[in-house]
Amino acid sequence: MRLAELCERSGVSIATIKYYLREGLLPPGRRVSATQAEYDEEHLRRLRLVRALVQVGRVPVATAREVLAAVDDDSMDQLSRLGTAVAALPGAARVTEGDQATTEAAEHTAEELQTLLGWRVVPENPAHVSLVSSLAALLRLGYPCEVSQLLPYGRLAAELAAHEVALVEEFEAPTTQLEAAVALTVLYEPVLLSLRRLAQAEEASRRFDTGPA
Amino acid sequence: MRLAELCERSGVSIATIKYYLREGLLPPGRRVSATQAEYDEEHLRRLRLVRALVQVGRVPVATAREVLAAVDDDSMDQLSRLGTAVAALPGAARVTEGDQATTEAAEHTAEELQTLLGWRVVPENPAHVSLVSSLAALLRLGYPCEVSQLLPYGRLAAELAAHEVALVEEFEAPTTQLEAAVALTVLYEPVLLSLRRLAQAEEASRRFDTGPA
DNA sequence: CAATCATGGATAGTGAGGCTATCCAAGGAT
DNA sequence: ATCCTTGGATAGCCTCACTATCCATGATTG
Repeated sequence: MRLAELCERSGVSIATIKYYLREGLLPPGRRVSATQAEYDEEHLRRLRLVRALVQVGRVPVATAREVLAAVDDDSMDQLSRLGTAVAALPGAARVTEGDQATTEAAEHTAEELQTLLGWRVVPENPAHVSLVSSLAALLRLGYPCEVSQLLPYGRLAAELAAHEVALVEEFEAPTTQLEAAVALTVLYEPVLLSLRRLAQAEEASRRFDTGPA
Repeated sequence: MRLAELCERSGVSIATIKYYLREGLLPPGRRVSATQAEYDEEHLRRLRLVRALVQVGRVPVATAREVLAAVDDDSMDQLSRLGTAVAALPGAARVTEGDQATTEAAEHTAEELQTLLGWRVVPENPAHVSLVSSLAALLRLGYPCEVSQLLPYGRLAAELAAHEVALVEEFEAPTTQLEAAVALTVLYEPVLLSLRRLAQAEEASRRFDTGPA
């Protein structure tokens, strides 16, 4: 198919598709003449993935390029590619502001938590860094974030992860599997957060509406 | 304390504090002369909250202003203020792009899920909208998001919410309680997501490393 | 076969958002 | 009395995700 059709079927404007092509988020089409290129279903799928990452997952364009490069990198084995791809995904927080003491306390809490959960502690892991800076923010505000408070969250996370990894394993082709891992990691985040908000609203209205009555 | 001290104790630059004052995220200090104003611990606390919302929670400045205005609004009762404040918080997704059919299917899934969980369905709820658009993105990519898949997420969310609402109720002063609700809603998001990523990494490495061996 | 149109590629521009740098008048410190 | 600092106002900067315009060339059509 041509650019125009790719645009039509994906709902993404031609200008934006060109932008993604420039930025290397989308592989170039097969040149069919000096003025035309041919795109296939693979391009359409990739384009939709990019769109989901950027718009739903709020992944910066430059980051999405790294993630997809890792997914496509034939020189690595499956696990390395997966690790590289999700490591490139932006963590939820990215701040280093704040005093040393608070950060150290947060670091300690994070490590203790992971140890209790039986997880390996990998300080370079972006998710670990993000966890620490989030805990530091909570500490700085004086809100509780003790290990005992966090443990339930960790157990829930473990449940989710088991479920999701199993889901990803159902895909057969290696690249498809990696794409699924990336897509599900990113796209289930808003699902999870939305459900949490809905549950909070439900719980709050139950307690406040019928509670003190 | 003066602006300079507020800056020093919060780690936020004077220019940025002035910006927040301009934007109404921070109430003005008590004017002590034509050239000086006095800030107190309350300002410091509020500033840290703003910082957490903006930097960790990625809440846009304009949105943070609405949220805080709701928290401070004495003309509403507690539950209304809470509802207004969290409703103003940005949902995880905000896209309407895509075909009608997919969106309707997502809408249907979301409603069925909430009904099964015993939650009220409030279509205007930003979290509901966010849920629907996230599900639509998943559908468009051809990934599974059936109610049966989502139910476990919903139950986990309900657990989290119960835990968190109980936590918030421990705060006594109404405003403090609302601040806590906002802060915990926003700041636990990155914690939860980080833990999920860590759990995924753990689970993946377990399966791939020792699994096929 | 010629006139027109569409296509892909390159380049520059746009708008939002979150700061940040500069200026200025006036009060406080020495 | 002089110098320094403070708070307030204004305008500028930087990033990022697009978007609009040009242009040369090949496709299309009467």
